[in-house]
This record gives sequence, structure tokens and C-alpha cells, in this order.
Amino acid sequence: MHPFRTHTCNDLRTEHAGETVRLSGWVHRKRDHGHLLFLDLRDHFGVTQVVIDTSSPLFETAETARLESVLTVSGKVVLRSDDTINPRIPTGEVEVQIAEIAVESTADQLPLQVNSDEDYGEEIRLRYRFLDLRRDKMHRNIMLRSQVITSIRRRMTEAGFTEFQTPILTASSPEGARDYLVPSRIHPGRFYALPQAPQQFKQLLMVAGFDRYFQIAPCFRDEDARADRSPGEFYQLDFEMSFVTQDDVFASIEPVLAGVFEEYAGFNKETPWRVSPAPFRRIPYAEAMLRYGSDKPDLRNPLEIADVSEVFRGSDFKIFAKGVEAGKVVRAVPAPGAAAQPRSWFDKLNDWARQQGAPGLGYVVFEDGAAKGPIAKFLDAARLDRLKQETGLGDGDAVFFASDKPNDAALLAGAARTRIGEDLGLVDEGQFLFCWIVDYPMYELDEKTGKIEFSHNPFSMPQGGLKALQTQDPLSIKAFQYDIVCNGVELSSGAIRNHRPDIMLKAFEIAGYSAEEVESQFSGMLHALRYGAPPHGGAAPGIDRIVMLLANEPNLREVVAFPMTQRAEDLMMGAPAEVSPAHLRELQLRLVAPPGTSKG
RNA sequence: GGGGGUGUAGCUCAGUUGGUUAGAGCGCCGGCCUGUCACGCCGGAGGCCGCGGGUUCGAGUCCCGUCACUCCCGCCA
Repeated sequence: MHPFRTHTCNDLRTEHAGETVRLSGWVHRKRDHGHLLFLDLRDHFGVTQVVIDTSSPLFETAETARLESVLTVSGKVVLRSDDTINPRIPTGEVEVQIAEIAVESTADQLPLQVNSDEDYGEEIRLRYRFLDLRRDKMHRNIMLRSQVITSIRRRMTEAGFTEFQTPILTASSPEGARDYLVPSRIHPGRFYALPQAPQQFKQLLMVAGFDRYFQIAPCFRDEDARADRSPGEFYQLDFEMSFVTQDDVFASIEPVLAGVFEEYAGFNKETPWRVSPAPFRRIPYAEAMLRYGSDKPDLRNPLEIADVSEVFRGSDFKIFAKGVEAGKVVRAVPAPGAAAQPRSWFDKLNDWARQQGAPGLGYVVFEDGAAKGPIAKFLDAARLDRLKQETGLGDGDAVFFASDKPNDAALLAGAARTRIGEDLGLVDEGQFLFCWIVDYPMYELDEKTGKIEFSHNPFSMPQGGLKALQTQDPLSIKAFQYDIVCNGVELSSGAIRNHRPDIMLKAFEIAGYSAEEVESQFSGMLHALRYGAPPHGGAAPGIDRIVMLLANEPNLREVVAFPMTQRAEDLMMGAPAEVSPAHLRELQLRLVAPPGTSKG
């Protein structure tokens, strides 16, 4: 019997009745009636019921085939009687009567059930990823990923971008995350590094006179994982453009992102989610920190934080009043309608704030024309009126306070905003809400050392250029640096790059780097910028995060075919692995015992 | 590097105040069943209670350590 099928397991319909067909697939489910056996045969495309009874000498072969064994069957397509039609599958009006059967391969007892959507532990799922990926949800997620990438490629190409490849084996760069190193055999003692991003190469392509570059680029960073941060490797839609302003970059990528999100906004959803149309809202960094307490706000949460420091300045609530005099701030998180919440709700939020390391969350409740709560009695009528005004609240509402140094207060208020919004059911989830965070500060003050440091990307162009660096307080200088955020997930950061060696040297000088240091550490880039570099800029939205959002998954592993564990191990392939002494010798490497062990 | 959660049959889980032989569902094996589609019914096998140590007459249960998976902080230009 020829092993190849004439149809997939999703093809057969009533019009095929009477044809003899061949189907191949996995045994998805068995319904054994003793003298009559139904098998659901599953392949990549779908499921078809095949049937056999004891009048066939092949009955026993079919009956003993375990779940997830691979079969090829052939036989006649027959219509099902009206009362046995299965409306839940596209092939449910027909079935195949088995005339021939071949067991292509058998399956051992399964460590996880392919035909169920039960939750299994990560360890089992990752160790048997090939089985996990057979399951419906994972199969669809990985297909979504492929379709999203195809859609992005098409949209980028149609927008005039060209896809390039850049090296995987490259040089370690001193800034940024830890590198993955690859030893050189030809140059013992020297190492390649895997790229954290194709950042310098894409800039060099601009210098080389290409324009509108993009790449679905693998990026490698040896940093610890999070739910939305894969350990080791991830993919970016890396793009760069020459002779552009920040507005040009936004205008180019917004329709691509909005288009992809609109295209797949209905994935796994009864009704497609709304997508915020281009142009996306732009929020300056300082405003985002003040109003949302985060530089990646989820704008589906309607709550906005207010600064109410002046309400407490000179008030009888001495803790806050003294703090304000000492340069601290008071941020107010509104909780509309919260007056109806029981006392325990307020206590729980307070306990939560203490777990976050704060002294607590003070609050005021406006109820029956009066102000209640532990802080209310310290505020006179004028201050309470002003508080209502600043927060836009009134009777029936409550307001929580975070008081600390500006940055710390912002972060606590931001976390409280998220929690209160969720608790009160205020978040309108059925949408993808994009925004740009713009005007990042070029520098920030390291509170421990008192030194001025780059706050984000040292290669961004400072707003105001060389003149700003020469004349402004460094902490007041903004950069042409931006993030794109969707539903509280940072999809990408990007920048208009600094293409002028003189501005770059000055920018590094302010952060305490000598010209010699900069020349030696970034020689390749600086060298290139001295031979006619176009102004250029771009960004690099994360592919994995885009798919995660579209699939509405809480975790990147659900949209990556072969992810590693949190501790950066591949349980299926056994990576990382030890290598043979001969292998090490060839690379002139020797292992050194870690401190406190005797093993060499 | 630090904090939290979880770990019991192949898998998902239950297991009371520390007390007899550690249970259920699915899967697996066997039997019955010719129209099911999560087929049904009957029976069976299957356990280093993650691992190591301790407390106790007695530990799945309490204590200490450790490992794995995971969430978070640090880290991620």
C-alpha cells in the first residue's frame, strides 16, 4: 500500500460519497463497541471518523492501535445517517469504511493526552513538546505565529521595506545585556558573540546606502526570564529607515501593526477585539509616569493618577506634610464607586501595598456628603474639596495615596492603579490599545553614586542635538527615543539614532566616558559614521509578544514552538550539554572548578 | 543573587488534628457491547508521597536542607 494519502483528514464532504480514498493520521480517539469500532483520525488539517466492524479481518489491527499511533487507511466514503451526523466537525456528515489499514508507527503510553485541553505541568509539556504541539490549542497558536510573520513580511514589503540578513556570529558589545559567547577554533582564546539585536548592522546598512531595512531577526540575550521575556532567544521585527524623523518612523510602522492586529483580532475570540486605529496616541515619558505610574501603561484601564502633593502640604497629616517639605510627592489613585466596597477590601489593598515594600496605602472615602477613612480627619474642608477637584471624584468614590520620592511614588501608584482597576472591574479588555511613549530622558542620576548615566540607549539622538548637550542641564535633555506599548506590554523600543561622531563623543563625555574609551569600544560604528552617514532611525517590535497578545496568552511559551525553561534549559534536546574533552581541546578550552568545589 | 507558589499512580488532582491497607478521574491491560463521537458497563495492574536529614511510639501530613517547574524583584543599552 502506498503510504501517501489522497485526501487530508479535513477534506471529505457529502460530495465524496462513494469514492474510495486514502487517509493518514494519528489515532485521535477510539470508540470501541466490541463489534464496531470508530476511530477519529487526525492530521494537521482536521479530523475524520473512520469505522470498521468485526466482519473485517483487519478489525483486530484497528482495535489494538493505541492513541497517537499513526495509521494509513483506505476505504469508501459513505454518508452518515441523519441521526449520526456530527455537526461539530467539517467532515461530520461522512465517514470512511476501512477496507485497508497500515500501521505506520505505534505510540507508547502517553505522558500527556493529546485529545484533551487539560492543563499539564510545564516540565511534562516541554519534555514531550512534540506531543504538546499536537494538541489543538498549541497547534493553532504556532500556526497563528507563522501567519502573523507572513502577514508582517507582506506588509513591510508592500510598504517599501527590503528584508536583509545580518550575521549571527558577531562581536561582543560592551553595553547592554550579557552576551552568549561562541569560542573560535581558528583563533584560540577569542570569542564570537551572538547578537543581542542586529542594531549596529542595521545602522551600517543605512550607512551603506540601503534604505528601509527590515528583518525577522533572532536576538540572543543571556538574561533571566519572565513570563513575557524568553530566556536566551527571541525574535524581533527589526526595521530601520534613512532620512527620517520620529514622525516618519511612526507613520511607517503604525499601519503595519494596526493591520496585523486587525487581521488577527478575532483569533480564538467570539467577537474580534477592537484595534486602536493609527495614528496611535503619544504620551511623553514624564506624563506616563505621572498619570499611569508606568512607562508601559495599559490604557484599557481608565484610571488616571493625580499629583496631590499640594493638598497635603502644610496639612495636619504630618507624615505626608513633612514628606512633601522634604521633596517627596503624594500621588492619588482614584477608586470610583469604591465607597460600596467592604472594609476588608481596603484592608486587603493595604496589606498588598506593604507586601510591595510600601508603608501602606492611605485612603479617603467620600460617602453621604462626608469624608471618611483614617486620613480624612486630618484634612480640612478646603483641602478635601481640592482633593475631589484634582481627582475628579465625588460622593460614592474613594481615593488611595502613595507618598514617596517621585519615582517610587509613581511606581507604587501605578501598581495600585492596575490592581484597583482590575478589582473594580473597570478594565475594558476586548481591545488592543496602542500608544507611543515618547521623549525619554537622555540621562538619569544614579542615586547611589550620584553619577549621570544614560537612561536608555546611548546611541539615540538627543533632542536639540549638540547644542542641547553643550548648554542644557543633562537631566533635562530628552532623546528621540520611543517605546510602543499595547495593553501594558512593551512591544518595542526604538530611536532616531545619533549619526554624528561629534555629538556621540559629547554624549558619552557627559556620562563619564573618555573619547579614547568610546573610540576603542565602538570603533566599528564610529568609523562608519565618519564617511557620510544619513540621519536614520527605526524600532524593533517583538514578534513573540505580538503573537502572545493576539493569542491572548499570558506566557510566551504558548506561542513558541520549542521554548526553554525559566532556567534556560531545553528539556527535550538536553541543552545546554557538556561537551567531550576532545571538543574542548580543539578549542583550547579548559573547565575550571567553581569556587568551593573539588571537581575539576 | 533574593522572595512567593507547586511537587502524591503514566497524567491531572484529593488526602481531615500526625494514626489501620494512600484514593478519584483520565490513560494502560483484560472482559462484555454493531452507531458512537469525552461511547457505555464490569474487572485488573500500577505508588521511593521529588530527594536527603530530623522530631515522634508513629510522618504524604510537622521542622531543616536540597532539587525541579513556575511567578515576581534584581537584571534586560
